[in-house]
Amino acid sequence: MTRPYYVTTPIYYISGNPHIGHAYTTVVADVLARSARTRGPAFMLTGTDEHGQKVANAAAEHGKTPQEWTDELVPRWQALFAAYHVEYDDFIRTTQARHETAVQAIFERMRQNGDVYLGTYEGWYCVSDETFWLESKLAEGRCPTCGREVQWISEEDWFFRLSKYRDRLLAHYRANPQWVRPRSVYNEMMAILEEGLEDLSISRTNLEWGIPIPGPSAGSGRGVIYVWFDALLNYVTALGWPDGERFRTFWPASVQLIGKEIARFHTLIWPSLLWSIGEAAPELVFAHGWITVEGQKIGKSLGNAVDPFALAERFGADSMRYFLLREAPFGSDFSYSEEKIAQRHNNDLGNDLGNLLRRTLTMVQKYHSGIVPEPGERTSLSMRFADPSTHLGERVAGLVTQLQFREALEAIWELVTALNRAIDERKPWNLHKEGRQHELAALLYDLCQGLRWLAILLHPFMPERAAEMWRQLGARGRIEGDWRQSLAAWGDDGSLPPGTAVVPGDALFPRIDLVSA
RNA sequence: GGCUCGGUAGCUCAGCGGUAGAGCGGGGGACUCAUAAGCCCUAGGUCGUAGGUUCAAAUCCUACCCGAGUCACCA
Repeated sequence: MTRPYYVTTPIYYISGNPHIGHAYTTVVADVLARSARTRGPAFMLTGTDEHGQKVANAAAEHGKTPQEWTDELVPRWQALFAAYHVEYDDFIRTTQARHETAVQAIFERMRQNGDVYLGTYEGWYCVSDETFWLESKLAEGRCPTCGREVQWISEEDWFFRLSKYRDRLLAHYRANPQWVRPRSVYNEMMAILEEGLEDLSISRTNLEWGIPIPGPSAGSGRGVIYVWFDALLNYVTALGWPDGERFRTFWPASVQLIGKEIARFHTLIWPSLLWSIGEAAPELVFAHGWITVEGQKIGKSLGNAVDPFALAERFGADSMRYFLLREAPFGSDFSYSEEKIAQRHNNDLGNDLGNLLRRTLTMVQKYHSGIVPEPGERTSLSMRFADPSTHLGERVAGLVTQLQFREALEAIWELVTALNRAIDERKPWNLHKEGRQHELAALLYDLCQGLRWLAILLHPFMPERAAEMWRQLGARGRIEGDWRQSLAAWGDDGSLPPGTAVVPGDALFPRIDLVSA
């Protein structure tokens, strides 16, 4: 029994429509969760971050209230995740009562333990950009980005005593050098820590769209809770903090996925907030890279944003999932293009995998009446991947746990290649002509079982296509059953016994021709 | 400017003290069960530049060049 596994995505800030980057992070979380579910209890959380100035502005531009606006957008995000075959366990919205109530309770608790206090926030403020600037950042006394005059603002706000946690953070970082990955982000955060931390203002008096400051605070200290304070807490409010059963089961999180641009919030502020309410920091925060288009960051302003629904429609959701996880080492930026997606789809999925399934099933039909034969002697082919010391299932599970998706898929492809190679070396068409039925049957059995393994191994990555493989093989039972158990023996779990009738179907990954498409 | 991470075959990258590797692309070959797929053979690259340490350096040190990121209470 493994420890319950909890994986989160950032909650997405819905000032507009989702793009491929949002699908990316969420798919990664889904792969982790699906893989973990084969080993024990697992929980995947995603959701939307709906408060703050930008949402209020965007809603106003569309002539709607913020609530109307977010209610309209949230289904698009949920539709995106569905389109990418993501099965989350919960979807939290920061406008939900369960979240707002818990955030207020946390705020109140911190006010009582002294970590939240009323202070004065002062600084140079650019009204146009709605941004505070440090004196040192000003350009000749004017806003460095828009060049307009700035004004000195002074307001009473609630502050979180972040500075108090600096030493504990330093100690935590030193004791757990792997808790923030990749290493470059860890280093950045250590550098910030060594410079020191200032307390954080966590309320906004000039904004209405947010969670109200709780308590009898008429006069000073009114307003709403700063959106980041609110947003970070979703990871525990969704589980029913402080005493929900899910919270007790799944916290602390196993992996929290973030984009590297929000690392500061998740690796400095977030653990401090947790410690303030007596909870543990997450085990791992992993900051991944950007998806770029020929090196250019994706953004609406650059005009290179691509509709993620269109991509899933065109290439298939599972092919997109494969591409996103296979193309680059997880963590680093990677460049995306339709040519690259098509290449992965055609070469890896169509030629190597899809064609392997088809040629195998065709031979089972032609040479064995479409019936899975009896196994022969345990061959080196079948045993090679089941050997306990190099067990492919264990290797893949280990790599996925380490978020090395590309390496995991490469390992799986060793089996794809081995099966293709076995066909070419053993030449079943010759065995058939020469009437060597036993050899032929043994080979066909190994191929079918190898494909069954592939379906199981690939299921977390490509759930729908893997299920289709499973179906065409005629396999019984649930493909998403316990991974380790399914793979423990080469074909001994009964899901594909000799005598099974295979069910060849359409090509798994039909070739996509970009030019004439 | 400070700091961080990179600069290895056309492309994407692995290697991180001991005679330069993988995948893709490109070139050649034998086959036919298959989505003109698969299989086999083939790449000879000053490992950013210049020094240094070492019996020995992509692999350690120094300087420099180039690229990216970060040093902001937008999320």
